[in-house]
Amino acid sequence: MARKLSALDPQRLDNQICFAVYSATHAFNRVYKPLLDRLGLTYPQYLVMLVLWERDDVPVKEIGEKLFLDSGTLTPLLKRLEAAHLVKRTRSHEDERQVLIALTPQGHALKEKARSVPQSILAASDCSVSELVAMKDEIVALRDRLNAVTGE
Amino acid sequence: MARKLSALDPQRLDNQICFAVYSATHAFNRVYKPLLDRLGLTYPQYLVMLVLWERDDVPVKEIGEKLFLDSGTLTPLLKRLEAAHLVKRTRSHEDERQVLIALTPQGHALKEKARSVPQSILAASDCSVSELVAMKDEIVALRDRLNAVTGE
DNA sequence: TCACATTTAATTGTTCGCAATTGAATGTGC
DNA sequence: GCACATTCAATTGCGAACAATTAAATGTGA
Repeated sequence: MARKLSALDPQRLDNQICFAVYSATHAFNRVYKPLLDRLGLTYPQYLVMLVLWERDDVPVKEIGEKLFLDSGTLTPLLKRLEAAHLVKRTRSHEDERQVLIALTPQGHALKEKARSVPQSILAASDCSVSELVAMKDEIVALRDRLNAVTGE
Repeated sequence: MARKLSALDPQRLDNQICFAVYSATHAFNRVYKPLLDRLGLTYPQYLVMLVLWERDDVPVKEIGEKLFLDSGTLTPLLKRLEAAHLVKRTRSHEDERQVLIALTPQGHALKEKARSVPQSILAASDCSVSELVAMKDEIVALRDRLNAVTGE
């Protein structure tokens, strides 16, 4: 009875989906850490590289929209990637307000070295691909509903 | 065809469950922000308060185990909660290594003001309770499998 | 008892993440 | 063409998050 009540108490930590998501993010980070250390990347830097591996020469704004991050986060991060010789930052000629991010040859080459990362994560998840895809789709749908409330 | 290939590419951002979880965490934070601002709490501080509202006079270690956080994160956070007069930090008499965290009367009182937070989140999720519970359980199970790999 | 390991918080240094502001470039309405 | 608003990146300041180290208290084995 007491157990049943607490299982329904919305103010209990264990009942909060947000904490589940929050703590899962940290758990993922701990799994990614040793894999990304070998590439010399942090997880947010890895996300930026994923964006650039899909499409190169992208304005900061567009990276921000894809990753839901702003310039306050991206500007110093991109400067660190530039210092690591993985990207180049140049002002756009058409619109001088924009800074375009392009991969260096080293940045391109890193994609090959990063190819094994997703399967290592899959292995650590100890879960079938189809289950993960289903979960991912549910989480993305939830995220998008939350973003709709706060206006993006 | 090309579309189908990219939908299976494990190196694509959109196919990564980790990014889904990562971006959902930020989406949740943006929804929580205005609600917690009224309480004078950040989200991690709110999590610590949830722990203390369930059980008071808890060592830092135990808070860390419940939230998967270490002293490097918790020590300064708890000092800020103490500065806000929500908790008190005292060395344990039985074991001088431990610091016990106890709620102040203001800390206790804040629980009432925080009571409406979960239902606001539920509303923003635009999702039934049972769906959210099912998702939460799946995410927790995934998190625990990931934590098992890295040794907690 | 005494050397040694373990436990617990605290500290230091680096990197995110975001709010708020700034400044330059661009777009607009008249 | 010119005042005005908007857009974009950069900056500043604060609060996580974590690795690595430190220091004190406690536990353990000989």
